This record gives sequence, C-alpha cells and structure tokens, in this order.
Amino acid sequence: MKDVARAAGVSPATVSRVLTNKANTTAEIKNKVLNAMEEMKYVPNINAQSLSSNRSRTICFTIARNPKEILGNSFFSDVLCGISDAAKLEDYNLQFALFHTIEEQVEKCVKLFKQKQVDGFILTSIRSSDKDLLLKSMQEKKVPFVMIGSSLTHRASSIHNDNVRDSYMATKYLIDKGYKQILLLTPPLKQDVVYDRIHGYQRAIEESGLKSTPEYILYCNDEEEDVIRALDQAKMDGISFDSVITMESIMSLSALKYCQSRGMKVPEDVGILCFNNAPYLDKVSPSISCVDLNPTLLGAEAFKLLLDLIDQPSKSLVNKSITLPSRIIERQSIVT
Amino acid sequence: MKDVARAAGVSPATVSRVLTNKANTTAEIKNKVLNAMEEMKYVPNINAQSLSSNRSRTICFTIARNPKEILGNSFFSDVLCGISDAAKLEDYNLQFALFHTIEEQVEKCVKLFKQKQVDGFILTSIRSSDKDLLLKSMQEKKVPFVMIGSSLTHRASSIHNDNVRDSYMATKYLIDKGYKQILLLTPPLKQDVVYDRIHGYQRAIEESGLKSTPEYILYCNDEEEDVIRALDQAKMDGISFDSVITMESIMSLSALKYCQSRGMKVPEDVGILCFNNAPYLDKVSPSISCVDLNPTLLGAEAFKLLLDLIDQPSKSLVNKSITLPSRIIERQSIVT
DNA sequence: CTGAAAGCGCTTACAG
DNA sequence: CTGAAAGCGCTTACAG
Repeated sequence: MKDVARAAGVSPATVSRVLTNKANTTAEIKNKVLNAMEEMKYVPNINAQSLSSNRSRTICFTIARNPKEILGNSFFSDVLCGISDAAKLEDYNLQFALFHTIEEQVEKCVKLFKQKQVDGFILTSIRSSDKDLLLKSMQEKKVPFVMIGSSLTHRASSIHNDNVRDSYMATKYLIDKGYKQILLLTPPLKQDVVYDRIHGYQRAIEESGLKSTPEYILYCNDEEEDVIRALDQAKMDGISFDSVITMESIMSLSALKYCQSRGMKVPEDVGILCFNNAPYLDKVSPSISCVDLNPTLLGAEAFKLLLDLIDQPSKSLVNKSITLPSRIIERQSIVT
Repeated sequence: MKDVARAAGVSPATVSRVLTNKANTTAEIKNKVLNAMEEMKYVPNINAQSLSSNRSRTICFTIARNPKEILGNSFFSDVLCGISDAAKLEDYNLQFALFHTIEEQVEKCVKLFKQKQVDGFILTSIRSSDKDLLLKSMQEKKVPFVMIGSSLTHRASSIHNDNVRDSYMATKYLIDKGYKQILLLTPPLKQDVVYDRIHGYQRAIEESGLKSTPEYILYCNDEEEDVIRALDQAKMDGISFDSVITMESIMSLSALKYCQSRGMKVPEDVGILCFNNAPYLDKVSPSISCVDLNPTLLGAEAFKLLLDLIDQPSKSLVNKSITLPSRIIERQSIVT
C-alpha cells in the first residue's frame, strides 16, 4: 500500500480512501491511485482490512447433523449455489461448516464470530429440538444469522417456503386429479417442516370432504427397506391407498419400487408426488412429479437478508421473515 | 489478550506463546494463562493472528464450471464432507468457491491467496483444456494447491483414483460375468478421466480376446433424451450390445429406462454398471451396480496433502501424487 | 524462560 | 479533500 501511495504521489490514507470508496476524493487523484494499483498489481491484505474495520466480508453456511446425507440432497446443493452466486456479487466470501452435534455448532459459530472470522451465518437443516438452544445462543451473543426454514416458537430472520400452503396445494392437486386415498410418507423428524406439511395435508383432505384418518400418515426413514416396510405394514393394517406424497424426494423412488413390485400401476393405480426436485426424478420410469421449492432463490435471498442484518444490526430486531413461492412440476407419476 | 495477560500476571507475549504453543513455557505459567483465558472466555482475533503470522488457517475448495450440475453430484458432496471433517481435526476453516469460467477461477484463486485470506486450494472438476492455464497460473504465483484428479501433461500434487485400472477392472468384471458386447457411455468431455477410462476399457476388451470396436464408445450428455438418442442411434447403426457402462451415475438411470421401454430385461438381456455411487442407485428397480470411488476418503486425503504443501512449501516441488483404491458394489443390474 | 518493542497492513478520527 | 498519527490485536526476533 505504501508503495502504491508513493507511486501515486499521495499518502497511504488516501489510497485507503479510494479503496474503501468512502470519503470523497478528487476524480483526478482517484484515477492516479487506481492506475498505480493496477500497475503494481496491488492486492490489499484482507486480514489487515478486517482487523482495522472489524469486518471480514465472509459469511458462513452451516449444515447441522448428518451432513453427508443432507449435502447429498440436491436441495442443499442448490441452496449453496444460490448463496455462492449472491455472495460473489457483493464480493463476499463464503465459508462452509458441517456439524455433527448441535453443541459443536453452537460453540463453533459463536467462536467464528468472536474471532471476527465470519460476519454472519446462514443456518439450515436445524431440528426443532435443536432450535431452542441454537437460536437462543446466537441471539444472546448477538451473532447475525438467517435461518432457512421457519419456527413457530422463535423469533428470528428467516427465509422459507410456506410449508403448510405447499402441502395443502400438493394434496389439493392430487384430489383434483381424482385421487381419494392419499398416503403421506414422512421421515420421523421433529422438524417444523414436517409438522407444517402434515397440517397442510390434513387441511386439504378435510376441506375436500374426504375423511382424514391419522393412519394415512406414515413415519419412516428414507432408506428403501424402511419405506417398503412402512407401506407393507399399511397394507396389512387394511389401509388402502391410491396415491402417495413423500416428503423427501429420495423416498419417492422406494415408493415407486414398492408399487412396481406389488403389481400396482403408477400413475393409474397409485399416484406419486414428492417434495423437492432432484436430478433423478425425471430419469426413472414413470418420471416422478414434485413440488419444486426453488432452492437457488432461497439461497440467494438468504444471503441478501443476512447482509442487511450485518449492515444494520439495529434492524435485526425486526426479524424479517420472507416466504418464497413454490410450484408443482408435473411428470408421469400423476394422471393427467 | 492484554486483559488475560494482566489477569495471569504475565506479559502479552507470554500469552501469545502459550496460545501458539511454540516456545517452551513453564507448566505453571502455562496453566495460569490457560485458566485466565478460560475464565474470561477469551477468543483470539483471527485477523490479527493472520496478519502477524501470515497464515489464515483457511483453505478453499473450488468447483469449476457448471457448479450446479457438479455440486448436485453426490460424488462432490462426499468429497466436501471428507475435506470438512479432515479440516476440522486440524482446526482449519473451509472456504468454498464456485466458478463459472476458468478465467474467473484463476483470477479469484490468485487473489484470495495474495490477500492472505486462504492458505491453499483444493481444485476439482477441471477440464483438460483448462488445466494448462489454471495449473500454470497457480504454480507461477506459488499458490499451494492440490488437484482432485490427475494430469498427464502437468506436474502437480494430486489425489485421484487410477481411472485406467478402475475402468479395466469394471470391464473385466462384466466380461467375467459373461457379457461380451459392452457399450461405454461417456459424456463428451475433454477430461483426462474420460480418456483414461476409455483406455482401461479398451485394454480389458482386447485382453479378453473380444474385438474392440470404437463404435461401442458412445458420447452423449447426461440428459435423458441424449442418452436415449445415443442408444437408439447405436441400435440403428446395427450395434448390438448386452451391457452398458456409464461414466456418470445419473446416466445409468436413463440407460435403464431405455432398456425397460424397449423390452430388454436388465440384467439378463442387458447388464448395467456405472461409475460413482449415488443414493438413488439402490432405490430403482433393478438396483444399479457401480464402481465406488470412495470420495470421502479422497477429500480427506486431499486436505492432508494440501496441509503438507502449506507447511513445507519446499516439498511442493515433489508433487506427490496419491492413488486411492476403489471397489465394485454389486447390485441387481448385473447377473450374478 | 520471559518481557519490551517493533511490526504485520490496513482504517479512521483528528487537524488543517 | 488530504496527511500524520494512532490504533486494530496479534507474533516474534532481540535482549536479558
């Protein structure tokens, strides 16, 4: 920097000023400095900048619990792409952290912030049971963060889909197609998204004058054998169904496999619909319809919201919450 | 830090020494300092540390070109998990950058390093045509990096599978199962991995006394319609086949769909095998066999190698290259 | 083994 | 609008 200052015939302070683009500077001087920087291929030391300004221009995207599973889910990959592209536009760097326990996450996030290594966080895949601890800790320490997903019990800035509405819409869509006995297949996770979707599903069922029976909600893990077992069990319990909604896209493959192995035709005998788009859904036969949540946009909006929080901490009290639209992608697994 | 020093009754320098764990310190003093840090919940400012020590303890994982496609591939998700866990053990932070063009990547990587924001890079998904520019630029600027994948024409530290051997093994495996007309389905990418696998495939064919015809190597994109079209074209060209190896796991789904729609039974009429494991492969019917490349280990090893490079730059001339084992996961798409 | 001091490369009130 | 100076919070030769 000193060298640039000398080359441009000004003081280091002035170089800093054109760099930060803050105080007004004569166009002439500004150009001289800019040229000098160009010629010398000057690159400012970020650490020095961060130390002085107390800002790192780095945010961190975190995934909690079972990172491997979650990351393999293309939903999160897309979110990550959205964040990355949005961050690039603002010249922010993106850090990435996977956690295996909630305690680890709390500790590390607070530490990263105190260390001034990271200005804020985008939190995702938080279990309901973890939210309490995590959100409270972050808020106490005044760590800026945005959550992907929502919470009934906690006030926090968040970006999310309207899970109740989406699930209502999905269920309604099946009903409109003539399906009457709709199974809801869900992982046994205590997450708000699960509760919300169950709620939306029930609302649609009831509104349509169909009978809402809790037995039609099946809890099972997303491994194939779990899905098959759950469906077999339902059958044995005398539960007949003409369609299935799965909460994870990967579960829909197992549902399809089940139907095919049991001689049920998809979509005529059984319709299949899942949440979240994924690259394999249109490559199986029949291809599987889904509710697309627009994860890339979700990521981009999460970044923008976080930036607002970082820039204007006072506003963080407002806890802005943004709901994004989603849509149904129609494929062969539902009758037309 | 000053406060800690005061509380412990020592100088800041001493605090720094116990922090960096370098110079010898009396156990007694060390404990006093440690206790003081604990009590005050002292967290060192990373930026100051980095500024002084010229080390950021941050590495960056980069994905070049079509990040969305690539990231959705569970291979890279697994690599990322491997890197993340390995980095955590060494208390390193992980930064993440997606690039849309090679020029962008070169510029940004060099900049991040010069800014002292990042100590080194893990490079992946580099096209052969980009390698020249990228590797040369990084080496010229003395930016430490490790490449996932290998290169014939460039000397660089890398972690990779032996693609020739893996492909040879996969082809041999099919031949041993009795398949005689093996189609190789590959994306039209100018990447070493593609060349190597073609080579291994040809070697196995020739060695087994089967005739090696270039028409059995089909180039097509991984979209469903591309795969179907390629297979239809082959058929029209009078190429009959009893098995298919696909280079991308997602392509195997389309190959399966093709066979099923044309009344060919898998695995009896046509066997299917793909490279890279993926969560959906065991959930389709029949489930699809694959060559598992052990991506998590790949990521972990990449990190370790990079760390060596950063710690001992002199050794970077050695360009260590590590080859990891892979294995075939047997599923239903191949006869037993 | 430890302390005082200089230095890392920036930013930003404070004067002018 | 600009410069001189202090300061950000560490590390690390240099003495002792």
